[in-house]
Amino acid sequence: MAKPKPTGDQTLIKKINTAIVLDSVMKEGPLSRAQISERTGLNKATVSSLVLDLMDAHLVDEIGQGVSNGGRKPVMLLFNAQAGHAIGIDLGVNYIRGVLTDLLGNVVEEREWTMKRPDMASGLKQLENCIQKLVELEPSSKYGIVGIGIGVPGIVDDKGAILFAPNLAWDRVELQRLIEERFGVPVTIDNEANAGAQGEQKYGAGRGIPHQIYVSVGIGIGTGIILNKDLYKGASGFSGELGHLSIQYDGKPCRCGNRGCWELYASENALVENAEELGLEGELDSLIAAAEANDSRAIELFRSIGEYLGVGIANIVNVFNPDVVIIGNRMSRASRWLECAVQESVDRRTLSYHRERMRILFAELQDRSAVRGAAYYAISTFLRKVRNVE
Amino acid sequence: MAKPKPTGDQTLIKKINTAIVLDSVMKEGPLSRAQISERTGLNKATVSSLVLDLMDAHLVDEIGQGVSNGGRKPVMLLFNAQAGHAIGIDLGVNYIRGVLTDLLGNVVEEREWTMKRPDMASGLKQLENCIQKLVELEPSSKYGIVGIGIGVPGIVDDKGAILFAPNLAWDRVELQRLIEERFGVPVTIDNEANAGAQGEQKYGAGRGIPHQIYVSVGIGIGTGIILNKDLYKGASGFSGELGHLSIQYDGKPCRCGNRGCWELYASENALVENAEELGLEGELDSLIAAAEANDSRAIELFRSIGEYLGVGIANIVNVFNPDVVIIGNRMSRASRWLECAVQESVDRRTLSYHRERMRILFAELQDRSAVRGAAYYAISTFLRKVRNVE
DNA sequence: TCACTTCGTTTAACGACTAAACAAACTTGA
DNA sequence: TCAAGTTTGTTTAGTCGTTAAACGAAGTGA
Repeated sequence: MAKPKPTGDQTLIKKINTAIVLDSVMKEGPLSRAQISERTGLNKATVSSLVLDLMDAHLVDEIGQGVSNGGRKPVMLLFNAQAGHAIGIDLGVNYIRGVLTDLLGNVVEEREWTMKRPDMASGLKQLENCIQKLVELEPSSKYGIVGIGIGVPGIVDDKGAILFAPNLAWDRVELQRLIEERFGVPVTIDNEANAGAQGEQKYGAGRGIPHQIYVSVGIGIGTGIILNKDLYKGASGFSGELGHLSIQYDGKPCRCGNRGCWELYASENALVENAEELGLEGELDSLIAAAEANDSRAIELFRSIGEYLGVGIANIVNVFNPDVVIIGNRMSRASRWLECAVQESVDRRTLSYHRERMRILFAELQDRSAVRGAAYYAISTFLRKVRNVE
Repeated sequence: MAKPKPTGDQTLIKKINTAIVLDSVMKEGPLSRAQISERTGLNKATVSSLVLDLMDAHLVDEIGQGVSNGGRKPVMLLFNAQAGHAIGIDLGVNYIRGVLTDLLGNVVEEREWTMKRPDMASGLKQLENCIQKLVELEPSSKYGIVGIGIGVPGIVDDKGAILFAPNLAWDRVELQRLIEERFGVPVTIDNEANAGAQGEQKYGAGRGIPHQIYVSVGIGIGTGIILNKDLYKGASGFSGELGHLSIQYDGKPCRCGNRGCWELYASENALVENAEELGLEGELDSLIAAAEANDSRAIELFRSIGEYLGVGIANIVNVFNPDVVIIGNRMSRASRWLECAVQESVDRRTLSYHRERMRILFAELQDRSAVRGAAYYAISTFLRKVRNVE
């Protein structure tokens, strides 16, 4: 690697245009060559040539004739979503959820397992078994399993090793390398919140929205930051520790070293603690049930958590000026009881300029944001490779 | 504009390569064609051809022969920094500072005026006069004044209009349009903190550092966020209102609607207020003088402000995981009295992963960060245009 | 049936890049 | 001083990807 070569050459332009053509077929369903040419601005001849390459790579198929617009019938082209499959895994603290998707991210198979034993050795073994199950479920296809994406509850470095996972007790595991060696396909590891953000950005509430902050409210609070449709990672690859944004400089001490961290006030943990102080059953689902049954203490409790959620979200809004903030993970189940309080709290605390455009949403994919996002990592890695090599 | 045309074509590659060549000449001083070819990986023939175009555009000059490396002497090429000049303006609350720079951003002339009357009509008139002065100072050159950049103390929209400038009382001024019409060159308006961030990124403490947060601590606190070497602007173009990050959710109410905003605790205003409560003279410079004279009350005051500065910076670090945080604007004059307290406070409050790489710096350009950055806006707009059209 | 569309391929040409050859200019050592 | 070897930058020939235009195939509609 004597030469990093950040050069601009000519095959680059073919890559760019191939990507443009593929994208338009993927996003706008069946299209004819003529339509692609018109939409992209590329010449008909160019489109024909690029489509030929894509058909050779089995990424695009002719699916027959379309209806005539007063002339020769067009030949419709469709993205071959079944040319391969991706595996997405959401590695939870006490569960493993997995999906098998096609290349468009549509779920083909879905499974969930409870994590039997939390220690690293058996956890890792179980994870491999789960992935193996999904691999066996794959209908045969041109490319087979194109990759595996895994969302984990902790901090991950740029080599796909888990650096720190407080609730999982898996320290310093080179997860990417291990899984890659075991299955022989590209593996991407990222933190659960980033995966969730990707999931919502591609398949959920944030589709097509450029600036979006995904707030994963579970036991703690994690966040995935999407700017200009791209996941933002900081200098060292671990940004977005918004759960440790301090909302009270002299507040409760947090194990992270800071004081008054947001997640101490607005996470599921905080909810449960407060509930127990009130003598309520300390379980998210039972609290939701209580609220449904009109228990005013439970309702008030959610209000208060919503209020604190809003405090942090207001900070996020002032910092990032995003298009949307998406609240996801377990706590989003209580959206009905949180929504108003969050919105009011944010409204009270943000500059009107920001407020005008910004919207607060709850995750559309519910507890599937992270698995879907994880699968997307695998898909996008594969497509990037196919486009650039072939 | 029926066609947005996000296409990938062939002239694009020439643009890319021209930019590569120009950049290497700009950054690595005098270079021969052969050297450029070697460094960029472009073919010698390609370099020759691109250099010819750049010489036609007067952006690059041959400055004579270099020393031989055992063969024919190379012809050295130099970026023609004097082909044009840029004007940068820092529009303060009670001053106007202006610079005239060459195309490398070197200051050729510098002037400062006090703002005579704060109202909009006379302020605008004075601003125009100041710019006119700088225009007249320009040594004649091929392109003349290539553009004007202005940093303003307020929120600016994407059309260069001042939306809100609490300390200036210039509401809803279409500054860009006005100045463009008056001087007939491209004008860029941005907020003072963004301009300062650019200045430090290009010419100051942040040179070449990808992820950098510039914290402008003056009367209030503003911030400029540079991610991947690019200024980040949010969905509506005004992000970075980190001054209104709440560090105490039930703290003092702020005029922005939020409570406990950072700038209420860590700005020059906060300093002055606290000083007055202590019976000290409420002026930044006199407080610095007092500290120099070993006045323990003043020293303790700076410590306390530094501590609060650190609280906000810790939040920033947890959110963005930047390479550096740069403290700029007026308060950076007191760096000696702030440094330790800030660093300690940040150390106590950030995750060790973040802390490892991150450094806290004070603005190298001191109170010139914003003017220099403003001039850079003009330069970069010009170069972008020249590269893409010619 | 005829005039007119529309689709997708073929053809010819262009523009940008590269490798290789080359001439000019220079160094070095005998 | 001269021959051999280097280095620089241009010239030449060729490649690759794109485009405009022409064209044949396939349809519509009156």
